[in-house]
Amino acid sequence: MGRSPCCDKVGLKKGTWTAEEDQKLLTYIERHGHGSWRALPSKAGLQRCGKSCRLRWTNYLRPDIKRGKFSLQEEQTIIQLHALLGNRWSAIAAHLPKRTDNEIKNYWNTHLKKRLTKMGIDPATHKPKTNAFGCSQQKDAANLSHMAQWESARLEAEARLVRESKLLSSIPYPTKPSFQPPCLDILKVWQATWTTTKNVTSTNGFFTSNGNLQSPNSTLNFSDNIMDMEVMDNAIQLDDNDNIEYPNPDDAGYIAENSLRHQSFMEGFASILSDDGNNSTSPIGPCYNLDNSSCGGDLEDNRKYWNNILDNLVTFTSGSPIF
DNA sequence: AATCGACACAACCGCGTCCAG
DNA sequence: TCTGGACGCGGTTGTGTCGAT
Repeated sequence: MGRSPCCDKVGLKKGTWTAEEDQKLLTYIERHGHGSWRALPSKAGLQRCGKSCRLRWTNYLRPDIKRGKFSLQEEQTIIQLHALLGNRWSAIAAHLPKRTDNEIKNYWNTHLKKRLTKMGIDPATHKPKTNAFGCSQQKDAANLSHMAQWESARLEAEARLVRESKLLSSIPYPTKPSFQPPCLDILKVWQATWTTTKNVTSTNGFFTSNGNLQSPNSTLNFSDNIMDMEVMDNAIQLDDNDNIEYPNPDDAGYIAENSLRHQSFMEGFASILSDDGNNSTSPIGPCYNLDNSSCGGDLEDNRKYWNNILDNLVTFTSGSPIF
């Protein structure tokens, strides 16, 4: 489309960055923020195109990057997310703090893909290559498929919210606050609920941009295959202090039918799994810490309660029973 | 010690999207 | 509404490293 590739300009350096170039870029951004990437190289005294500078910063020099070996937990997360999201590396990276999309993509291509292949799993579909599914695998695949729909919708919503908060992006790096959009983190819910060894309590991810649960009057407009996110009569209500009042477990079906498309429901759903032990509005009690120490409530009751709701959610979203 | 091939990862390229003018 | 600049994303390539011969 007639775009002039910035790196074709004569005199601009390409290839591996030197330590001196790194230092120049780092120093400039620490002092001034990156501002316009296109304008940065000349200001910072670099013979590079802006794109090369941006890549070097985001993939290597940024101080909030964790480098080195991926942990087992990270590997599992990548595999699960890849099953959900495919090659959407930036979306996957959003779930792995301090890891870049490029690093994850490389790790997938050089390690995980091969490992899955060796195990007889098609890395593209995450299905066994040879024989047909067993029953439980079929369930998992169905779950993943549905969760993928939810995750896609959530990503759309997050992307929109990020766009709306673009103002923040021009703030120079040292003073930039960490912005997190409202998170309907299906993956964490899915992991926490289906995990068989332990009821995982997440330490972050379930909050809105202002740190509070969203008002039930808000609307999310997801597109295409996800139905219009019109606010419905909620099964989950807010009390006088805007705390969520959790419903009777017997009402799971009703909840699923009436509230699954509601943001505050999903956030409430998520928040109970990440409860810090002080949520007096939970009917069962809060969840468990990562070390499995109790914060109150009963593990099995909790799991049954939310599994029941999830069963109904999945059944409802698919239009046909799965379990 | 030299060469070669496999591997890992950094960096580049081209396209799509967003948005200001 | 249209246009072009800026940026982000995912695929691909380039380059350095390491082990085998």
